[in-house]
Amino acid sequence: MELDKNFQHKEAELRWYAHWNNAGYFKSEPDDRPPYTVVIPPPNVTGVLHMGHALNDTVQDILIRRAKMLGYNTCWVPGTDHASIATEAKVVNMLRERGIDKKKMPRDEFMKYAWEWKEKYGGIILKQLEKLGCALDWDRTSFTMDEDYYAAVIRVFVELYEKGLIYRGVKMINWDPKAKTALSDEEVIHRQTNSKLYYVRYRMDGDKEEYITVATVRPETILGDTAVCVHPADERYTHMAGRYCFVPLINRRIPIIFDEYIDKEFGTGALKVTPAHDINDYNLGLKHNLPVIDTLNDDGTMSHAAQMYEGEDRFVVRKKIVKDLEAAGNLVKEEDYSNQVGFSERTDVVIEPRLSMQWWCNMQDLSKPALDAVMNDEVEFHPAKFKNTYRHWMDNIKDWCISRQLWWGQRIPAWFDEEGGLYVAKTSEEAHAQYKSKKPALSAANPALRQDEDVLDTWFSSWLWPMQVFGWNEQPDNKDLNYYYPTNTLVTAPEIIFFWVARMIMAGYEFMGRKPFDKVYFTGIVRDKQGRKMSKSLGNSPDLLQMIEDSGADAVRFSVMISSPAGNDLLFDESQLEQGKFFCNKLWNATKLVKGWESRIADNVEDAQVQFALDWMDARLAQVSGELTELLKEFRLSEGLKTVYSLIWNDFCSWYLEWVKPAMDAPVSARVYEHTIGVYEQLLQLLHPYLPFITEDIYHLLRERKAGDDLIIRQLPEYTAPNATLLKEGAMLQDLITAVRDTRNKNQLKPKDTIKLWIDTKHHSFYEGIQDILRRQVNAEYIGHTTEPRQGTISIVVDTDKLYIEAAAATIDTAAQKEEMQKELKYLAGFIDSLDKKLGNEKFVQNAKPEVIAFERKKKADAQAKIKTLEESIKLL
RNA sequence: GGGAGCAUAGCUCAGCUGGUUCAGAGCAUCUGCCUUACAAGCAGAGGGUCCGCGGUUCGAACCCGUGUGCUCCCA
Repeated sequence: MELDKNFQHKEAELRWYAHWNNAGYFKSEPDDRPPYTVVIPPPNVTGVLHMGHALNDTVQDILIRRAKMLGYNTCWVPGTDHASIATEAKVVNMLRERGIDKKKMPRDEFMKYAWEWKEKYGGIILKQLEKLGCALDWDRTSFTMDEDYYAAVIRVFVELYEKGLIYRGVKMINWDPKAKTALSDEEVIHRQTNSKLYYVRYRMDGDKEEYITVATVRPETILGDTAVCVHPADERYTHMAGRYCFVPLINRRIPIIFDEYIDKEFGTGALKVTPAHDINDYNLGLKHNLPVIDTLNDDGTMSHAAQMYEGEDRFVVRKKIVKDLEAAGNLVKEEDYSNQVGFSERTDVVIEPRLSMQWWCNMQDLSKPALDAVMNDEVEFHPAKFKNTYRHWMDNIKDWCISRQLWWGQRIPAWFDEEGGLYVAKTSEEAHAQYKSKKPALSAANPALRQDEDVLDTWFSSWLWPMQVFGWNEQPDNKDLNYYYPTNTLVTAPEIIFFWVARMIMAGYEFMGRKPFDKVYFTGIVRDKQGRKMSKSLGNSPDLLQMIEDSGADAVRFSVMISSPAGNDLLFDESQLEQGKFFCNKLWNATKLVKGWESRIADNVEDAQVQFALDWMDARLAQVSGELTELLKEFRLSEGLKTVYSLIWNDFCSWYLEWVKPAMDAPVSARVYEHTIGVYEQLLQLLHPYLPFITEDIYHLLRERKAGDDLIIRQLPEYTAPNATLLKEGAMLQDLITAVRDTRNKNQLKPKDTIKLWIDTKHHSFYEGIQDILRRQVNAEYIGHTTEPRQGTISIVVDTDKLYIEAAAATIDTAAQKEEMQKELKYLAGFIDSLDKKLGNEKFVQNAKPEVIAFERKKKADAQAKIKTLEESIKLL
C-alpha cells in the first residue's frame, strides 16, 4: 500500500472521531471496573471555542484517554451553562434586530425566544469540542436549564431557605446599569483607572461666608450627599462641630459629622457622604442616622431625586456638573488621580454601588467543611499553591448575592401576598397552600400571589454540576451517582476558583455529604506573545477552529500542551504549533519507512548484528514508560509530552530505526520487522492521549486490525524494569557514534568518504555486539581492534577507549587534536581537584549518604582512568 | 493596604525531596549535507554571573533573609 506524502489530518480527524463515537468508546455505564469520572466545566452557551478551552479540554481528554488505557471505566460528561446575563443580552439583541422590544413582551414570550436562541446557537461550542478530539460521553450532555436541572436548583433554594441560609434583604450591591441587574462581588473586576479628583467647596450655614472643601472622583453623586464627615481630631474642622453646610447647586442643608473612619491625609480631610452610592458612606450613614437619597435610575441615568439632570447618563452628568460647579464658583481645583474602578465582568460597564433589595445566601456555615476539605487535602489542589488563595477567600467569605434582575434563568421560587407576606416553595401550588393555612382570611378574599420576578445567579445552578449531571435531584441514591460520584478530577482555570470550584465543594458537602471531586487541576491562563491574556475584547486570540483546519487538531493539542506546566501561564507561540506539525510529519515519515520494509521481509536474513538495537529499544521503552507514569500521576502533563516526544524522535527515529534499517533494497528479517512494528505500536499508545488522531491512524496502518482492535481502548502493558547495563551500553554506543561523526565533521570528511576505525579497548564483548551498527553509523569500511597506536590516523578518546580513525580524504591536524585533548585534560584535572576537596573534607565523609560518597569515589576513578588514556594519546601525537 | 507567584541560553520555558560529568529542551544562530522515511529533514557545533547581595550547609539554580524588577489575586 502506498502512503500519502503527508498525513491528511482533515480526513483522518473526521473518520476517527466518527469511528470512536459509533463504536461507543465514549459511552460509559456503571460496571465492575473502577470509574474515572470528569465533568466538563460547562462552557457558556453563548461562547465559541477559544484557546482557554483548547488547553482546558485537551488536558481533560488526556486524563480520560490515559485512564481508558489503564482499565478504568471512563466517563467525561459534556454540557453547557445557561449564562444568564450573557444569553439574555444576546436574545435582547436578536429581538432588537427583529424590531422587537423586550420591555413590551410578557415573560413567557421572551422565554420562548430565549429557548429558540439556545436551540439554534447553544450547541455550537459542543460541536467544536469534537474537532479537538474530546472523548465525551455525548449521551450524558447536560444543560443547567434542563428541566431536571431546573428542579434541582429550585429545590436547593428552598432547602437553604428553610434552613435559614437564604434570606432577602436590602444591602449595598454591585449594580450593572447595562444589564440592569445586581451582580455578586466576584462578577466585578477592579481595574486601575485614570480619573480626576475634584475639589468642591460647600458653603457653611452661618452669617459669614465660610466654606468646607471636599475631594471626590464622582462629582455627580454630590446630588445625593446627606452629610460631610471629618475626623474628630482634625483641628482644621473642630470649630464646625454641630454646624451645617449646603450641597452646591441644590442647596440641601446637611450636617457636618465627625468620625474616626476618616483619613485626614486624603484630599482635604473632609469627606462628602453619599449613603446611596458608596458602601463606606452607607455604613457611615447607618452609624450617624443619615437619610439615603438614591440619585440614579437602574440604567445609570440620574433619577428624579437628583433634582437636576434627570434622565441624563451619569458620565455625561459628571462632565456637566463640573462645568456647573465651576460656573457657580464651587470648583476649587481638579487634579489627575488614579484609582480602582469596578467593571462588570460581563458587560464591561462601570459598576454602581447601589442599595437594593436582593436575595442572599449566607456562606458562613457552608464554607466550613469546604475549607477543611481543601486544607487537609481531602480535595487535592494541583498545584498546591492555590490552597492559599482558597483559604484567604474562604476565611473572609461574604454573603452571596444570588438574585439577578433578569428572566433567563431559574425564577426565584418565592411568592408574595398583598401585604408583602412571603412564601417560599418548590411550586406555586405549595406556596398557595402555605398562604391559605397562614392567612385564611386574606387568601380567601384575595387568592392570587405574585411570584418574585427575578432569577438566580447562573453560578447558583452550576455549583450543583458534579451531582446533578448524574441525576441527584430525582433520585439521590441512583446507580450513576453511586458509581461516578465523587468525580475524579476537575480541570479548570484559576480565575474561577471562587465562582465555581469553592462553591461546588460547598454544595457537595451540603447536599451530598461528600466532596464533588478528589482532585482539582488548575491550568494556566493562555496569554499571547506579549504576555497579555487572550481575550475577545483584545482580539488577540487566534482562531482556534481555523488553526485546527490548517494544522490539525493534533498539532494544536501539541502546541498548547508542550509548555503548560500545571498552574503556570502559557505563552502561546506559533512556533509551538509548528513543532507540533513537524512532529506529526515525523511520525508519518517513520510510518512510511517501516511500512516500506513490509514487502522486503525475507527468510534467512542474518539479523544477529542488530540484536543490540532491539534489546536496547525495549529497555528504553520500559524506562520511559515508567517515567511517564510518574509524571502523569503528578499532573506533569507537559513534561510527559516532552518525554514521549523525545523518546519517539530521538531514541526511536534517530537511533533505533537507523540502527536496524536494512541497506538499500536489502531484505529485512521478519523478526526485526515484527519487533519494530511492536515497538512503534507501544510508542503510539504512550502518545495517544496527547495526539489521538494521528496515533490511531498510524496504528491501523501498521497492521490489519480486527474490528474492535483500536488504539483508544488498547490496554497499557506492564513493563518490566529496564536492564541498566543495556541502557548504559546504548548511551556508550551513542557517544561513540557522535564522537566519530564529530571528528569526521571537524576534519571536513564528506558523508560519503569512508574511514577505517581501530579501537583500543578492554570491552571486547561489548564491541562485538555493536560493531556492525557502529560501522554503518559512522560510514566505516573497516573496524578493527588494536593495542598499539596507529600511525597517520586521527586519535580520539571516548570514555576510556582509544579510537584511531584513518581517512584518506582527511587532512590531519595533529596540533588541533592535541589542543582539544589538552583542554579536556585541564578540565578533568580541575574536576578531580574539586572531588579531592570534597572527599578530603571530614564533614562531607561524615555527613553525606554512603551512596553519595561511593559515587564521588567512582567519579574520581573514572576521571583518573580517562586522564591516563588521554595522556597516552597525547604522547603519541 | 493584604496575599500569592515569577526572575535560568537571543526567545519561550523545564529542572520533583539540596549531592551524577547538572546547568537542560524547543525555537533561533553557525558549519556541513538534496544520505536508500522525513529539507516540515539529517549530522555536528557554539551560546548561561541560574536577577543582585548576604546567610545556612561538607555541598545551593534549589533552603533562609534582603534588595531590585515584573505578574496575578483580594480589599
